[in-house]
Amino acid sequence: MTYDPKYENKLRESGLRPTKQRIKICEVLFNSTETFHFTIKDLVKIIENQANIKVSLATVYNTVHAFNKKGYLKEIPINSSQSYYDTNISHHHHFFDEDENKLIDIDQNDVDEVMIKKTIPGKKIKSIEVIAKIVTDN
Amino acid sequence: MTYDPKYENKLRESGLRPTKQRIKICEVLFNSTETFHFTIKDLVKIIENQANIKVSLATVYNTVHAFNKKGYLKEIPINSSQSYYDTNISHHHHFFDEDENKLIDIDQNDVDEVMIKKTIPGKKIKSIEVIAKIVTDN
DNA sequence: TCAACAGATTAGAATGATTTTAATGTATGT
DNA sequence: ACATACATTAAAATCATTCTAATCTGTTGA
Ligand SMILES: [Mn+2]
Ligand SMILES: [Mn+2]
Ligand SMILES: [Zn+2]
Ligand SMILES: [Zn+2]
Repeated sequence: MTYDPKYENKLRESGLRPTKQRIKICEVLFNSTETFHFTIKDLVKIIENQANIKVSLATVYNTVHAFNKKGYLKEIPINSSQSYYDTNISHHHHFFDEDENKLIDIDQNDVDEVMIKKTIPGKKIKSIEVIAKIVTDN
Repeated sequence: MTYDPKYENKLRESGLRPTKQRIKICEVLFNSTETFHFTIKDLVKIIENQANIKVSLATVYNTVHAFNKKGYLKEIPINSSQSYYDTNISHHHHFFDEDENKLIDIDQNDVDEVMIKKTIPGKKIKSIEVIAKIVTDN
């Protein structure tokens, strides 16, 4: 079976074989010119709405985790009962709207680069995330 | 019944009556000169080790949530199966050691103040958190 | 002082996201 | 086409957190 090589590559590089379920997930995640933020529940809902095929929760979790590990998706650190993921893997930061429970991108240019003077012996920095919580102003 | 007024005040200001369970929680959280990071499970374990009294999980959750809401504790945003809290409520940031699953304080002086140029109409910034994930360097 | 009651405690049940299981199905190299 | 490693799935398990509802206690005002 042969699939859109763009998706097949992403899957193989993530250590996964291309299957129709995974290709469907790729179509939802990587088709659009717009990036977006989502939870697993969001993603399942989108797939259900578009799809002629059914994808089990387990497969959605497995695939998202593999993409996150490979770096094709980013998990955004918020305290929430669910994990939030981002299809925008460029270096950028976030507002988290606590009224709407929604992430909003902050372009890298809109935040001065975060410089941390402290270091921990034997450890290296893997990522730096800035989360600014926002609420209705009144 | 009368209790250490330091703890009684914190409790009343958080909208809670002083009870022996809650005072015990206060002793663990606020007695030490050192601040620390903890999960609910950590806190329950510390209480069990020190205490002559038993405190139910429900009471621990309720009390921690009230202190967090009032600002006597801070919840630290990490993606983890459990919530992390901080008894250090001064403005500061964190390393998260992914090998040890441990938070490490970064003094405010060790990070340039984060300035965000972007604004969202009708919304105000409630907090800004910087999380730097660290891993063993080799 | 003390009864009345609002609020607190608790064990255990419920919830809900995530992970695991194990039976069945499929992609891939030969 | 075959063998095999990997994938899919429904359902169960896990586990942090929240809820419930029965019982208890701090507080207050008569
Ligand atoms: Mn995860
Ligand atoms: Mn919480
Ligand atoms: Zn984003
Ligand atoms: Zn801290």
